[in-house]
Amino acid sequence: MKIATWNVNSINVRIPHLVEWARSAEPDVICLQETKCVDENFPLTVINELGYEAAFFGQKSYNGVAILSKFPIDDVEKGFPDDDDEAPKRLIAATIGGVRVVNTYIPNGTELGTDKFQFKLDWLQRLRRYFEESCSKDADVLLCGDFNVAMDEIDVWSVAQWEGKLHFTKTERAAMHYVKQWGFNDLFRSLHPDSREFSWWNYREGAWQRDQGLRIDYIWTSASLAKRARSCEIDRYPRGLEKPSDHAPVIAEFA
DNA sequence: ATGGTAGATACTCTA
Repeated sequence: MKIATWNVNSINVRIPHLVEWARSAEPDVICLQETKCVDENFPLTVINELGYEAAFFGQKSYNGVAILSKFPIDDVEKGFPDDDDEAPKRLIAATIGGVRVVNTYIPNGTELGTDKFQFKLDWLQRLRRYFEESCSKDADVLLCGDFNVAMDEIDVWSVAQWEGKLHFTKTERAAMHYVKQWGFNDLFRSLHPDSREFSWWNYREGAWQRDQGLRIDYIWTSASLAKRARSCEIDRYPRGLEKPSDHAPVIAEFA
């Protein structure tokens, strides 16, 4: 089974790239973030024609997550259990082939010291609590998505440039590490201990052309699922297309 | 210190 994660930065703008990439990479499951469309406007017909079922949870203009799958999608959960109707739509979970897939678009944080930055840290606390309350550590659990945090020095193009900046502050990294300590394994890093590869490049400053990026998109697995992992790669190809998302997909294969 | 780009919406916000 192949499972992928991709922040598409508007699913309706990115449909041509999504279709082309899905046909060539052939993932069984695709977790999407920043779909930026309400559920009535979700391009379900195109997705179905591509061979996928879909569960989606979107809102106007911002955020929005979806899970596409070639296999049946069961036990869909949208948002945290204690979210109200106003909560940003950043989490969708489902069981596919016995794997509990949790797809997240972790808050950006906007700027250090703002309410939105605090919201990001609080959201990560709630994410850890969510796993404690809803998942068993012995189960096959997969957490993926746009985490908006680079975990280690090898995950940023320049430590000097990023130290203490949004996405790479000690507080964000500690909060993310606390989520990881629930029992997760960073699949790309486990399989590629020394690879400095990125999954996001700013649209500005020629970041893509200079390969000045960050690794902020992840596939994390529980211990039992990690044992079945065969590969985990970042596919840079779609980032080089015309009018790309600023993120590249990450794809993992399991036995 | 500033502004550089992109997307959705409605003349600005979020990233």
